[in-house]
Amino acid sequence: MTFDDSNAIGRFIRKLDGLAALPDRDKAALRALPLRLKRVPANHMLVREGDTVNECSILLDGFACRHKDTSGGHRQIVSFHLPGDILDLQHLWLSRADHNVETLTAGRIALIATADLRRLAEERPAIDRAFWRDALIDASIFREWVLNVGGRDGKSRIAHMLCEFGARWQAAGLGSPDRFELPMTQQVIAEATGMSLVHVNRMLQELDRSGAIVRDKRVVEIVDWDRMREIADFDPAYLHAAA
Amino acid sequence: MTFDDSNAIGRFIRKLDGLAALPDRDKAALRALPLRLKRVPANHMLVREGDTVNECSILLDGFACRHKDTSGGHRQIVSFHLPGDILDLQHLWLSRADHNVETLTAGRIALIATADLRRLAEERPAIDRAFWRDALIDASIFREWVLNVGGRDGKSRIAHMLCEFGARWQAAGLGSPDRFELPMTQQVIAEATGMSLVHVNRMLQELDRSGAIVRDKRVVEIVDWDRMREIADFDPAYLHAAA
DNA sequence: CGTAGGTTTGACTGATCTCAAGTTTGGTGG
DNA sequence: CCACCAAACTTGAGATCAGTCAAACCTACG
Repeated sequence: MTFDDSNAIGRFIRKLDGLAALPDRDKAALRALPLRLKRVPANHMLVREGDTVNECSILLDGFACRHKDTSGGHRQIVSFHLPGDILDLQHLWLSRADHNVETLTAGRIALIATADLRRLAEERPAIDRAFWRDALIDASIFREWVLNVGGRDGKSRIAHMLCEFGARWQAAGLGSPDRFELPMTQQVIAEATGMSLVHVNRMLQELDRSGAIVRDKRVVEIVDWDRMREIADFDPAYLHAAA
Repeated sequence: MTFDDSNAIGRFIRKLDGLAALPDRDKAALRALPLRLKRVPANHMLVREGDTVNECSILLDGFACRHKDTSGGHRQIVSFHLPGDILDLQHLWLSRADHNVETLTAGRIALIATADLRRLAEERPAIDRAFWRDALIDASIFREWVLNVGGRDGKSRIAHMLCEFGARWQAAGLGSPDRFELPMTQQVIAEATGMSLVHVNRMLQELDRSGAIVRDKRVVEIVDWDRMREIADFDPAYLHAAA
């Protein structure tokens, strides 16, 4: 496993710092954590529902999602993740995985023993606070997704997903929220919004035709945020300014 | 505010104890917490989206839910709560409410300052652990709800909701999971499952006719758990044996 | 330049919604 | 104890959003 990891977890630390203003010694302690670095290919399962997990994964590069499946074969994505995100903080205190974690693209992850993270949080209040905030914001996003799939129509659902992605794209330091590349197929969008692939395709075209977005391959440009916010019923408050 | 509160928070402490095996001195510390007790009527808003909240509410008696609304007027319930549940642990670290908390029935709640809870968690590892587990299980339930509203058909959705309610009814010490009274109208079930009232009514009748459940007013008896589990695609693992 | 994966289109189907009208239930005052 | 009222529940019929099936079309890449 050789690649440039001189500052591999920099984005992660920046994110925690944004959540709870870490003192320099806390950042140093994070950098000093023993971690296993891994390159992972696209569409690679990192955690499987039912696994016993004693490490948390941090996404250094690339994109990932978490999903659950019904016995009938419907796959529901419950969250997307961008570089810097902790993929499974829940394993800090719950060792049995209740859902799957999978990469969307090739990337790099860092694995840290939950015992190490717990000790760190115990000793360093700012880190504890950052972990708490991260977990609670995670939950807030799930609530918004329940509303999204339960209460919005197809066009609105997809628009909402795009707005969230743009907002988090920016929060993760990847660039402007107005223009980003979706690291996923339309099938994946369908799995995240609880819609069929065909309908996703048609609703994307409608958003395009309505002038709210312009698509070029998988690059999405939100050309009219006001209209987009209205179509999507998007209010970023649920991201608590830090997701 | 006068009512028998000699052991009002007993159920809450029992729940935390189940999550993290509290030493007696931790239980005593919980009992010693300064708290505001309140009687609340049915359909009473405890927290409104956007509020700044510096207390956490514990549901002592009665039932409650949390919900969000779209600008189009669709109300989506994102969770139900039974006696002993913390209604808004997220306010421990996020003071801005991102959703509403409302009672379903008349009941009693205890309000505890988040500062007090944070101090307690800092000093007492078992309590910290219990809070963490509670928050993480809360999130796990949200994920299952995303799957439920995003990936299951009407009949299955309602069946799943009933299975979860039965399981938590038992976990809360209210009785057998086979027979319970739903403290809500069919309209409320519709808001939780993202369905129309009319369709909820029809799907309940189908569950009844199929022999999985028997209804009498709002009392539901699950007479065939095997069939119900199959219809609902219900696997209680996501409750982490403690919700 | 062939192939596989991804996207787009068309036609048909169906689950679920909406609207609207009953019917039953539970609570309240006489 | 009964009459009444509002809320909750049930039923029917028609409309529609979204799903399924099937085929065609891109486009990246070996």
